[in-house]
Amino acid sequence: MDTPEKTQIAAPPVSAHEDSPVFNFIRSLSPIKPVKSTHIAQTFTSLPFTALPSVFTSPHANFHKDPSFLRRHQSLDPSNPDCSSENHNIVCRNGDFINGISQRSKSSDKKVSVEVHAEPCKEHSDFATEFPQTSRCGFYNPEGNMTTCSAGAEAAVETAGMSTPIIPLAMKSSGKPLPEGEGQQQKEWPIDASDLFIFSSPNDVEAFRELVHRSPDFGTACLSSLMSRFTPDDVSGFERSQQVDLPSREQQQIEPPYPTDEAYGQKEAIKNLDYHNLDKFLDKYMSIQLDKNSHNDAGTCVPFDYTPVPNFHRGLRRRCLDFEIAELRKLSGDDSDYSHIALSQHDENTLVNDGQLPVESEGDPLRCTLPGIGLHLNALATTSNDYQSVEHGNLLSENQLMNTQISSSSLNLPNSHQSLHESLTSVASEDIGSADNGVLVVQDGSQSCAYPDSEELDHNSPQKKRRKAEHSEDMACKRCNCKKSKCLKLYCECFAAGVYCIEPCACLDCLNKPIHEDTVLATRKQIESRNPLAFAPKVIRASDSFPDTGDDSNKTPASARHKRGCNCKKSGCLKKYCECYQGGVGCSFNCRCEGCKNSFGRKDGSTLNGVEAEIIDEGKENIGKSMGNQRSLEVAKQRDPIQATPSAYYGYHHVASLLLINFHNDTKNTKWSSVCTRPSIQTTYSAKNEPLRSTSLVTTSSSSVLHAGQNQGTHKHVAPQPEFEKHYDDNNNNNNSNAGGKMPEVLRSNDTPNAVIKTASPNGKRVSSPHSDFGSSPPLRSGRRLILKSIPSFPSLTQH
DNA sequence: GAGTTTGAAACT
DNA sequence: CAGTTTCAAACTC
Repeated sequence: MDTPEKTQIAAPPVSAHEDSPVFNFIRSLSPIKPVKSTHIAQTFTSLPFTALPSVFTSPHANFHKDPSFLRRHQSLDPSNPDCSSENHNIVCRNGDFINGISQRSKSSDKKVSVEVHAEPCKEHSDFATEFPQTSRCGFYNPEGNMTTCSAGAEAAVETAGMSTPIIPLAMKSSGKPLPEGEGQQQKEWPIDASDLFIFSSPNDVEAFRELVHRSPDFGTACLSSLMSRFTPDDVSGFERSQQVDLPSREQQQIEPPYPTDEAYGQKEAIKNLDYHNLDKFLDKYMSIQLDKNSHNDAGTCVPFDYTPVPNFHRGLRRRCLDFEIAELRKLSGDDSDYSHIALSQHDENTLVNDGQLPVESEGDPLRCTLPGIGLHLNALATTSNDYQSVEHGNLLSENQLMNTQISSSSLNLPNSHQSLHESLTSVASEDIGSADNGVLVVQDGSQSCAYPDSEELDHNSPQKKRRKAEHSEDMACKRCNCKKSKCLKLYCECFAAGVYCIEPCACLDCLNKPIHEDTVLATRKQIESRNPLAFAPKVIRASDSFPDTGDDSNKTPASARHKRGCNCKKSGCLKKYCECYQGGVGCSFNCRCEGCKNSFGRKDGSTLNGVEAEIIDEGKENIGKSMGNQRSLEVAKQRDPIQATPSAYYGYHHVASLLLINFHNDTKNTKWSSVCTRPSIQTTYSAKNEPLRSTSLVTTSSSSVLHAGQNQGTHKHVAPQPEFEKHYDDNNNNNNSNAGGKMPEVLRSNDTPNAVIKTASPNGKRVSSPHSDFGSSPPLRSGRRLILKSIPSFPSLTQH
């Protein structure tokens, strides 16, 4: 697509490496004009904004690298103390930064306090001022100015156990000139890759490596930075996906200037980088250079702007939290506190132009929403505790971080390319709820708000959109198709999710738009008056229901339940009609479902998760048919082809292992075994965006480990699939529990509390019910009570 | 793509 | 609170 801007980006390459597609793309995205403030220019030029890949994995990264971002900062009013170039580019000096992190670490609850502000706003007036709160990490440019990265990086760093919150990542400049296309602002171009990563100690090297692996976005950002400095040959080690479905930029709502087609393709390709070779890459380019990480002298900084927000692709991010934003704005009466929000309204053009953050104008102020906000509040099952240290606009960070962590867990997996990409692109969207301990909590899928990459792009019909969204890796905010409700009822998924309808929606007479903000808010209030929890997360975790034992073992997906429970009659809780199933959580005793076969856990407490239960049920249905391993596997594959693969299993197992760590740290009884089981299930989603059911492989893997210690320990949780079947059989045979399909339907459907007690069998193998999860204490309903208690009072509910 | 099924939301 | 209606998503063909 030819755009006028193309002429701007047609700068001829200066050197060989500048001929690389990456460079082309970089140039295409860098319509940077020389500005008066050389200071600013240098600051940005020192930043490898050329590193675009991270853009695709994180809005945080995006805006920093987007031309519009540059423009914005360049145009900032220097007179404004908060808007000074220095403030914008120099978030914090080393000491401040460290202090900020350390302070925050002290004051916040573990990892829950990751604060990710609405990113676009960071670009703006509050960019610098909020830093002390957000504890951004950053890198230093040659001037000693530190570029920022989101707190996610910090958290990731912390997670990685690095000795210092500042990632000793420094790009050493070789003094080579930048491509002309980069303009005058980028004076140097670090090509000397031999010491691109300079660390002060081996520990940091390892920590960094770990961080990269654990945090896909971080890795993406790093790769981005690296790739931007390498010739194609340098990058050749990285596999690139050859199957990139490239929606048009118009479809992505990317506004001009468009990158060149080539660059666009490159961008998409980068997005699909295979990270398998990351280690090699790091090995090659990481170096230890004492005193080198003293930032300032390290040369060009690495501008990676890590964020745990997984891949907020173009567009839809804006939808999330709209309502809250609006209310916040209204309620706060002080836009300064939400200047980013206000800015999104009044300065959307700038944001729109950020290329990667397509924001349509349409006169809808709030359509430009908060980058960095991935999940809607409603989808956040974070607890009040979680909110304590998380600002209103930062609610996603926790999830995102966890998402990142989890998804990063698959980085080393043999076939993790796709999974990685998925994790990068979908996690945010995938209803993965709060998890402050490395364990994900799947949130209500219906409320998920993600950032559909492709789904938003090229679909005309609602069905297509839906289908695309469903199958898209980065399933996201669902677009509604309301015809009669005007999108002002909970029927409307958008409205229910607390987001405005946007263009992709196929709704009619939609009033759920920013221009009808008052109506929306009024309606929302009305609904809330009827049911204060109407907009609360449908799927909530019960972590807060547990006494704080000091570990996070209770904060597992298994503890997540639908707040109200389902009422399924025919679907068996095995279809997305079921909100529990849709939310990726097991049914609880709040459910009134009949014939519950919820893959994520039946309300009767059966731990026959996912395929296990289905296999059993299918086996029952297939009278006379033997439930051989092959059959089981087929079923499993049919259910979830991805998961039914060894690699997927490995991924699950990997996650499960993490969970097991929590479990072992848990002083609670073995009932937690099931808790440790589900997470592995729910934290992963299939390509179809369906919550990955706990393939028995996974389920058994985690549980088997537990049981190995508790019981016979005969299970091979890493066993191949056939063994999983065996394991499954073993489980059923060895347990006199009411497990799953062996149990009469009547019993399985037992809706009484007794069922819980039953399931909490001595062998502890069938204890997946939420109540059992909650432990033995005042049992049964206590979990639910606490769940309700755990639901934070959303600002919109309590204010006014 | 149209029609059906399903269950939540809304209504009575 | 229960029953019914409405609604839109999920699903099927």
